Amino acid sequence: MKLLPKETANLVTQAIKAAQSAGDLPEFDIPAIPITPTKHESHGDYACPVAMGLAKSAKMKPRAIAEIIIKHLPHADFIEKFEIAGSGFINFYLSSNFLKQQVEAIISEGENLFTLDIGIGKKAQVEFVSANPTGPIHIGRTRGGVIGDTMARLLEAAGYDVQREYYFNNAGNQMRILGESLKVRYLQELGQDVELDDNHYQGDYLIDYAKELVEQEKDALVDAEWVVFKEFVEQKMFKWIRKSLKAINIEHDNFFNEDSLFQNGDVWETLAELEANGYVYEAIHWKGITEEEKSKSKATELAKWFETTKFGDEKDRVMVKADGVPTYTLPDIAYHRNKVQRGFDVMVNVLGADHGQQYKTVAWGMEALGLDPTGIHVILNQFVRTVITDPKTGEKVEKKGSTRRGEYDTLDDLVEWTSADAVRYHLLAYSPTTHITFDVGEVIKQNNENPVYYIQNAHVRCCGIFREAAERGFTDDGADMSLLGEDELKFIRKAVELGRVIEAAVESYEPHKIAFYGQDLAGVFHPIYDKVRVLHTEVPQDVAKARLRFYKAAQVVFHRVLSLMGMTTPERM
RNA sequence: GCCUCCGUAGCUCAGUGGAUGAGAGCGAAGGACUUCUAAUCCUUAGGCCGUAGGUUCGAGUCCUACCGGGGGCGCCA
Repeated sequence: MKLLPKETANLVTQAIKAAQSAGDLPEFDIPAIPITPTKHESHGDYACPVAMGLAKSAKMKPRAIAEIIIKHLPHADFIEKFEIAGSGFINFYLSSNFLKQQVEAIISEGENLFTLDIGIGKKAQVEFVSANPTGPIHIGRTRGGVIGDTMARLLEAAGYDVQREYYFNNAGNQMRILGESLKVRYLQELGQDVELDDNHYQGDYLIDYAKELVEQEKDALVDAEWVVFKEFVEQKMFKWIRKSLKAINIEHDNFFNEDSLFQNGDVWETLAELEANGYVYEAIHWKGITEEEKSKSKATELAKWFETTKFGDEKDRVMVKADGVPTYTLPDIAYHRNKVQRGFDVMVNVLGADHGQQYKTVAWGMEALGLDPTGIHVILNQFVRTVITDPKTGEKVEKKGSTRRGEYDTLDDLVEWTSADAVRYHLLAYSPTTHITFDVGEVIKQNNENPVYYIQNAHVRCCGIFREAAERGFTDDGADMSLLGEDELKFIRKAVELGRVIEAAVESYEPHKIAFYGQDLAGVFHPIYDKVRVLHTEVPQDVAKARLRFYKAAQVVFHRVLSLMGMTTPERM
């Protein structure tokens, strides 16, 4: 289906070119043509303010330019009329016939409605969640998960071949601590008098795993190294994380093990390349350190530094610690090097706000390696603040780090208390840059106060009509779309915006746009549903057939939108 | 102190440099079910878009400064 704003912009471009070659407009470089949906019906469907922008370079009045443009506008089947308004806007009105034809077009595209061609033949990758496998998935990570998965769905809709990847941080210090923590729990299960220290993971889930281990191995592991426990708990975590994510309809195609970068030597190759390119030096302190900082520093041995100050960083960053173990930055750079080498056209990286500095360092790493980082796009999503409204005072009480008390803090809990759809919707419906306040009380509401069900209910209502029609043996055979009225056209106008929404969401890496579109679309639908009845005695048969066909198209649109959000499409509430 | 994100209705949030009516949901006040299920619809009230300057035909949107809040500034990940 057509992307109407883009098509309209093309018309204007053609008109300007024609006007120039006819000598009606002076020569100038034609800018990108802005086309905006209008806010008021009296301004038509789309508005083009380009004449105002051209006033200077053409040395003419905006309205005069607009006059000339519309004189040269080529004919298009989707435009019924256009006119000049205000200080020089060109307003376009969509053709009713065209809109009516879209009903069939929508139905025939079905589940692929508005699949675009901008990504055809291109590979995209979305890396998201990538939480350390050291505990359950937390609500903050879930936000990244929902954003990432929805982004992947939108990229697919844009035509890309998409891979969803999870960077599994199964190397490094934290995993060792996790293994050690499990060992302590294991020994405790065997009755030994040992305690966790403050650095250890305190979560109860380790007690359960320890019990399992005792059952399986008895006391055979008493003298085993932490690695043995790490391997065991890692497998458990892997399964747990996948299960938690699957509950909200998120499945990764690939789990990339950080471990593998050490095993295949990529980490050291990366370091060697950075060294060869002259970005690494060995020193106790970084080059630009002040005497004051040096006196505070405890470092006494040589480490390897990545000279990020060459890229404008405030200080250099350690790549390899004095003990010979890399910081996590080096494998992270190696990972992205690997990613780029895998040949993706687009790589989206969904990260929490706490990784703001880290991704800069990685980007500099790509530059230092001489790799092209232009395909990499980072979505930095801000934190989620969880609150719960006190029913007595109405005050919002902040919930902080109460994993141990365990209410709503993990993804598993959230899903249990609400629903997968509610979790997905509520974490998607914010711009990634917004610091959201997540009111648990609002999300768990299963009633009409919860906007989650507003969109789904539109789909349900369509299904209800078809159910009833089927019972009565009524079909849309031979439906005549010319019988549709203004109300139905209003909905179709909104429906054909979907393509532009997908395009905008993909281009700006803002998947929340689809959630707001869904709300808008349902907001147009419901009043129409109330007015435009199908199976009523006073509705003539031929009109009823046309309307039934119309609701078929509406169902297709809602199905598509809900699928893009990773939500279910219920047929009954 | 530096970097970064955010200040829009009572609350939670949208808002491509465009039209002298800045939107949605929730909350508040009032109304509509003998109907294809009302998880719906229709009214009403509610705003110096943090503050002050600047850029231009035009600013909630871009720039600067300030104020307020989140996050980051480890030889942790």
